[in-house]
Formats: sequence, structure tokens, C-alpha cells
Amino acid sequence: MTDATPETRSAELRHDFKTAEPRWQAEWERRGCFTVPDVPDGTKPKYYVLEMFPYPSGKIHMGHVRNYTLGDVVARYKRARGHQVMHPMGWDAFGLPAENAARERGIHPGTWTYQNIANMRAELQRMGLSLEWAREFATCDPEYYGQQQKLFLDFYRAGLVERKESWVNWDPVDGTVLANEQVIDGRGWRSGALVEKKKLSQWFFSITKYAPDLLEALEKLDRWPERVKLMQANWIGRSEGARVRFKLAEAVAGLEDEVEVFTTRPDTLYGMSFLAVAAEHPLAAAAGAKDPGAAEFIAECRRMGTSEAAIEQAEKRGYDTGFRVAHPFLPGVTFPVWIANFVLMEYGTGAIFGCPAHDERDFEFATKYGLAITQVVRPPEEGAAVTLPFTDPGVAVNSGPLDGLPTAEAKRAAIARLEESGQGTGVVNWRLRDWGVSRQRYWGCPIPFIHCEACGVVPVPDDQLPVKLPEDVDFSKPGNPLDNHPSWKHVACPSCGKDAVRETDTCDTFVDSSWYFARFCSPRAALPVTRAAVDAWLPVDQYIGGIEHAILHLLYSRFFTRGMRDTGHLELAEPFAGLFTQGMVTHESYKGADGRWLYPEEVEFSLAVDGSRSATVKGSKEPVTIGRVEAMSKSKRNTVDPGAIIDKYGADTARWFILSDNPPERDMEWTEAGVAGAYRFSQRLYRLVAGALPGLAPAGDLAEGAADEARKLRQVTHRTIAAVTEALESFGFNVAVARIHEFANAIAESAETGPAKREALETIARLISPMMPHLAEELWSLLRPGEAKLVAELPWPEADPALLRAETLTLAVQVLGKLRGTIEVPVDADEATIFALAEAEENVARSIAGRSIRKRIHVPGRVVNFVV
RNA sequence: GCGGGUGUGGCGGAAUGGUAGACGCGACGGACUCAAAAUCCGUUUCUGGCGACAGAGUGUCGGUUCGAGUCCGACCACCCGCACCA
Repeated sequence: MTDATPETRSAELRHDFKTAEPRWQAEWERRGCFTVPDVPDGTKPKYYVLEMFPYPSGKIHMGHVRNYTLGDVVARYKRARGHQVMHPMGWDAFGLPAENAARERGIHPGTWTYQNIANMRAELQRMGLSLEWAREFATCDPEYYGQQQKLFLDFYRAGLVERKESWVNWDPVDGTVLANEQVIDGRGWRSGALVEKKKLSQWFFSITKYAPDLLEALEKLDRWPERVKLMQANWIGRSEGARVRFKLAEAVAGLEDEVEVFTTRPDTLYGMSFLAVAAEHPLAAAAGAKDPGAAEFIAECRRMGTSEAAIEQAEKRGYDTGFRVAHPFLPGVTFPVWIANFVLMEYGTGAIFGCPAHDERDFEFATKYGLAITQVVRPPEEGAAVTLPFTDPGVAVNSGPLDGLPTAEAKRAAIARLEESGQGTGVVNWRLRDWGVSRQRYWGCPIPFIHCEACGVVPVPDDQLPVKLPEDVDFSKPGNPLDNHPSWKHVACPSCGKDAVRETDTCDTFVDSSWYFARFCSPRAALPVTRAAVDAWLPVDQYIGGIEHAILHLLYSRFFTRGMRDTGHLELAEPFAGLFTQGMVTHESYKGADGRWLYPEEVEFSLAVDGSRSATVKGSKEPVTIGRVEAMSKSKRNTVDPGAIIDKYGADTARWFILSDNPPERDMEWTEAGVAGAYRFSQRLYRLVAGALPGLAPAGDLAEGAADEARKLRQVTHRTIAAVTEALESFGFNVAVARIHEFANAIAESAETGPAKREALETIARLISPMMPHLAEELWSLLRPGEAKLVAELPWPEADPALLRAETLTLAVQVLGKLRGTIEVPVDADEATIFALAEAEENVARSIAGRSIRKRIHVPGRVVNFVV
């Protein structure tokens, strides 16, 4: 060692992550470090860590790396804290991209999907995640979706599934239903054809039955981010009001003689000046049937499509149908019925009464079409000036019997009058609508029903499950391949035995992800779940994923869990006790002179004297514009391939950088300099340990009353344990990283060479283990060669309370709240001594000089302040 | 428009009402080297001063307090979500 040159020495003290990382991954696997039983034995508390499972696109991206690193830190930490940790992984494997691949490249969706899964599994395994791969499944496995079909039928029998008509975006060229995001500027994204609204019979989950519970239970989710709960509450959208029935002034052929309206302001009924219905409303259809102008207006509204309405910034437009309705309180008074483009068929009853004086939209509409504007609410302060529309609560005026009542009371009184006369009722309205799950696609879970001319809709008997997708499918024809298949859908009716056809719709892929967390508890069971397993493991203690799933996925999962409870599959309502939503991974973007986006690896940088950075294209030296830092995306080409990073720096470095950059709930910026810094630190730790090995004291003889230097180092060691533990408990991973940096600095600076040094080094190896698990094992094996247990099998280090206490304290001394100096005092010093020491401090004395102290303040352990 | 969040050095950020800027990145200076890489040491909020030190400073304005990045009020900016929800 002594005659080694610096070069060879530093070469020796280099952590070879390329061989070490796969070696430790294999060792964890061999020892089954992350394996847990379906039904735990109860000797340890259980902890279920889950990250949102990925769609198998073929490659992992930095968002996955961040998500799974965060989850892995929690899993490894909780394991060390003595929990039995379940940490599974699977694949959200159904969906459109597989069908697109089939159309574009002639590869079967299943083949494509399973190839992608194999690639992504290998990439995830390189990250050194403490996952239990034995629980892996893909939602496109018949063993999984067959059980999903069973759940579907159970829900059906429990009255949680309904078949009803609903409007869809229909692409007439492709002959298919489009999702809202597949409609671009009113045209199909693939065919470019004008999209039509069409009514189809579809399958629905009755999520609205649980709306009150889904809303109220949010309050009890105390480990969910407030904003996610708020977004869900808004989505569920409870509002109190009244349904009011307006009698048509004259009968309309084929229609009831009333129009029902939902309002939150029944107190403004006396200010009504018109009634408006949505273009899809039956009354609008009746008007269209007799009036070509109305028909034309309805067609125009329909062309606007669902997604475009927002873009259009919709000018309010309407058409007078010529129908009139009677006012519920004013005999003989009638108002015109309009079709209006701002009335939504999906909300409330698809009809409103217009009170222009007290509603922004109605005001705009009435102004445009010259309709009456009658004020019926005045501000609470008598005589205050009003500008209409006045939408705040106030006091009713011009409202007959309601006059003088404050808005809240006026509402109650109006509802009472409506109920008395049978013209309306007080109701609670919900924005949440039933969940339409029908998709006219091949690559999804077949909905297990059979249509029989004689028996109607018949569920597939349990013993005929799973209804498997046919392998031989033709994607060359437009429309649903299942529907086009020559034989698949033709079956005998299970009830009467006559010729019948299968349902050819498949499930929305959100269904697949609404119960996978339950399936993980017993992934090979012959039932959807086994009670003992879900009873033991659920709820998920910590769920981690992107904020983009704040509403739909999480709400559907909450619904599904309730449905499974009510069909006897499990015993709880809330699947995720703790939720953490991570920020995005962002990166600078680069644009070439020709306006083309460039990948980071195509660009090189130089630094001007003034510190400004400029960029050129590698090789050609063409100038490059450095663009905004934004979310990594393929279109902006500002992506970094995790595989390439792991090749260059190793998984530990990638994990460490991701954790160190900033708090995990915020967006992080991926920078080459940042990763390089993390890499340097990993090597520094290795040198710190490997360099100390020669002559390092053996373990186990931490003598009491050791030398000063040893005690100082031990205090740092134990304070670091406490600080890192606290940081990990609160998702403060960047702070944990900072504390470990400080610890490494302290070890390097310490003159200690005895057992306290060994203790410090062993501690740092164990503290990094949730974040850099491979390096932790490597350091541990250097420090304890031949040790039976891996770091992954060790308990978390305990801080010794005796070492957390200090003998002396540093107190800040302020004069009039301004810092003038610091003093060192023994922890047990009394106040008088402290004040004396503080006043004697040189700089403090100078500030006080010539003035008298009026007040002395002492906050123990913190500060002394003199008021002069 | 409504709702929510965030504003701290060149950058990411730290800070139970008690020494603002921990830790890292970047930058600058130095050591080692024939040289570079790697590594190590130092400096790095701004202004004044050789220095000890003094003054200012956490988006803006005001308030509470012995003491405010932190609490309260008003405002500004940016980000996110929902958006004709009757």
C-alpha cells in the first residue's frame, strides 16, 4: 500500500458500480430479502408500499425512476424499522397504443405488450428496487382480467352496473367511438373526419350511488394531500337547490306537459324572464321537428363537440322555440323557452330558468336577446347601490311573499312553497356522473355479457369465465375488431340455448387499475382476492404517484373498493391510507437554428467570461437556443434516458441525485452537473470507508468515557441518525441527503481513529441504504467481511439519547433583536450566569455601552435578548 | 372567473416565532501534476471597510412581538386544477 503511486491508489479506491450493482441485486434475490407471504404471520406490523404501476410503453422514463425511487426508499426504510413490507410491481397493460402498434406494424397487441414488459422489467431491475417480483402480473393476463369479469358480474348482481344510452364522440370514417382527448378541433385524431355526437347503449358503473360517501370520507383521509382531496370534492360537486317543474303553456305532441329545471337559487324565481334548454333536450328536439331554424341551430351546437366548447370561449347564443311555460307562483304569467348553447344536457336536468338580474350568464344572454331583467335581490345593507348582475346573497325584493327574507331563508321559503303546490322539491344535485366503461376496442377486458333476442342481456355464467380475447384478429378493417371477428361473438345463450351474440365492448382501462392493489395481496388466487390476504394487507399504507391521477384513477379505485366491500370481497372502503404525489422531472429544452428540437446529448455548452452559458450543436458548431426548463417530453426532445444514466453512473447515483435535488412533491430539474455531483459523492463515500480500513479498530469495544475526539464524533453520528430518521419519516429526502453529506464531512475532518470511527463509518453505510442500497452493501461488506447479514436485513440504527444531549450550548445574544454575538454555556448553567456571560461578550458589551438594560430575555437553548 | 399552491444568493434549496442562506450545484482562487483528469484546501447574499466590524436583506406595503422567512391583513407575480355546474 505504501509504495503505491497516487494513481494506482486512487484506482484501487474506486467503487466499481458496474460489477457491484448486479452482484448485490442477485444476492438480494437469492436470499429472498423482499419476499412476504400472502397472509403475514403477524409477528411484525405490516406495511404496504405501492407506486402507481406503469403502462408498458417499452422504456422507462425519468418520471418512473423518480416514482419508484421514492417508493423504494420508503419500502427499505420501513423494512429496516421492523415492518413486514409488501412492495409489488405489475403492468397496466391494456390500452390503445398496443392496437396502434398492431395497425402500424402488423404486430399482435399481446406480442407487442409482453415484449415491452420484458424490456421494462429488465430496466427496473437494474435500478435495484426492493420489489417482490413473484407478485408481478399484467392486467392483460387472462388470469387477471378473468377475475375482473367476475367482479363485473358481482357488481352487476349488486345493482352497481347499469346499461343505458349515452352520447359519445363518433368517428364516422373509422366507425369507432373516440375518447374526448382523441377529438382534436372537432375531428377524429386519426381519420380527420368531423366527429359526430351519437347515442349508444353503453355499460355504466353506478359510482353516483356512492357520491355522498365518496365526498364525506375524504375528510378522514388525513394522509392525503389537501389539494387532491379538494380536486375530488370539486369533481364530485355537491350542490343544494331545488328541482322546479314548469308547465308548458300548450301541449307539445309526444312530450310530457312539463319541463324540469334544477336551480340553486329558487329564491330568484320571481326574477325569471326565460327558460332555456340544452340542444340535446327533448323539448329542443320537438322544436327542431317543426321549425327548420331550430333544427339548424341544434345541428350547429352539436358540431361544436364536447372538447371544443372550451376553446371556442363560447359566445352565448340561443334560439327562441316559440314554446312558453307558466310561472309556478304567478298565475297566468308565461315565459319563452329558448334553446341555449351554454346549457349542458349532462348537468342537472339539461334545462334552466333564466334570472338575468342575478346570474352572469343569464345576464349576458338576456342583454343579447333583449329579454327582461328584473331585480329581485338587493344587497344586505339597505339602500346600497347595485350593479346588475348581482350574484351575492342579499335580501329578496319584488318577490311577493318572499320579500324581506335574506337569501338563505328565501331559498327555504321558495322550496316550501314549491313542495306545497307540488311544483318542485328541494334536492341535492351532484356533478359526478356514472362511469361509462364501454370501449369499442379490442385490447381491453371483454365485458362478460351475452345478448339474446329472447332473454335480453344475460351475464356469462361464472364457470364460463374468463371470456378470453380471440388471438386471431384483423386490424385492417375500420371499427371494433371484436365485432368484426367472424366467429368469436357467436355463442349459445346461457339461458335458453338459442343463438346469441357476445357483448363486444371492452372495459375502460381505468377499471383494470381500480383493483390491482387488492390483487397484489394474492396475485395467483382463483378468486379476485382471498379474504385473509386483503384483510391482512389492505389498505395500502403508502401510495405514490403523479398528481395527474388525482381525480379519476383515485376516485375510481375508491369506488371499486366500496363495490368490492358491498359484494363481500373485502372489508374496507378506502384503499389508500397514505398518498404522496410527486412532482414531474423537467429539463432544459434546446432548439437548433432551423427550429428543430435537439436532444441534450446533441448539444455542447460553453461559458462566457460574464458567466453566461451558450450552446452549440456537437460537431457542426451551429448555434443552439437554450429554451425553457419544462416537463420532459418526446416532442420537445428534452428527455434523458435512464438506461444511459445507469450505464454511465450506476443506479445508486441516479437514485441519490433524484432524492437530493429538491423536495419530492415539487418538480425537479434533471441536470448533468447534478448527477455528476451525486456520482462524486458516492465515490467519496467509498474512499472514506476503503481508505480508513487499514488499521481500523474492530467492532464492539466502544469504551465509555472515551477521549474527547471520540465522543465528539459519536455525538455527530447519533445526531445524524436522529436527523436522517426524522427526515425520512416526513418525506424530506433532500434534507436526509444533506445531513448525510454533513456527516461525511464530519467523519473526514475528525481526527478520531478508534472504535468511534468504525461506528461512524458503519452508521453512514446503513443510513444511505434506503437511497443507495448497492453502495451500502458494498461498504458494509468492506467493514464487516464475512458478516452473515446484509444491510437489507439489518434493523435501522438507533440513536443513543445520551449522545444527543450536549454538554455546552451555543446561545445567540441579541441586543434589541439584533445579533451581536454568541456565547458558549454549560447546558446546566443558570440564568444569572448566562446573562452575565452574555453581557460580558465583547461585541455585546460594546453595543450596550452607555445604555441601561430594561429587560433581559432568555429562551433556554436558543437566545438571549437585551432590551435597552 | 372560481379554487389551491408557491415566492429566500448565480441555481436547487435549508431553517419547532429565536445566529437567515444548512447541504449540494455552479463560479473563483490555491495545492498536487510535465500537463490534464481525478482528488484535496479555501472564498462565494449585497454595500462600506485592510480589518475588527457596521448597514441592508427572505415578492411589495402595513401590523402583532423583546424578536417575523415563519403569525395576521392588504396587494403583486408566477404555477397548477376546474371552468358557461344553473
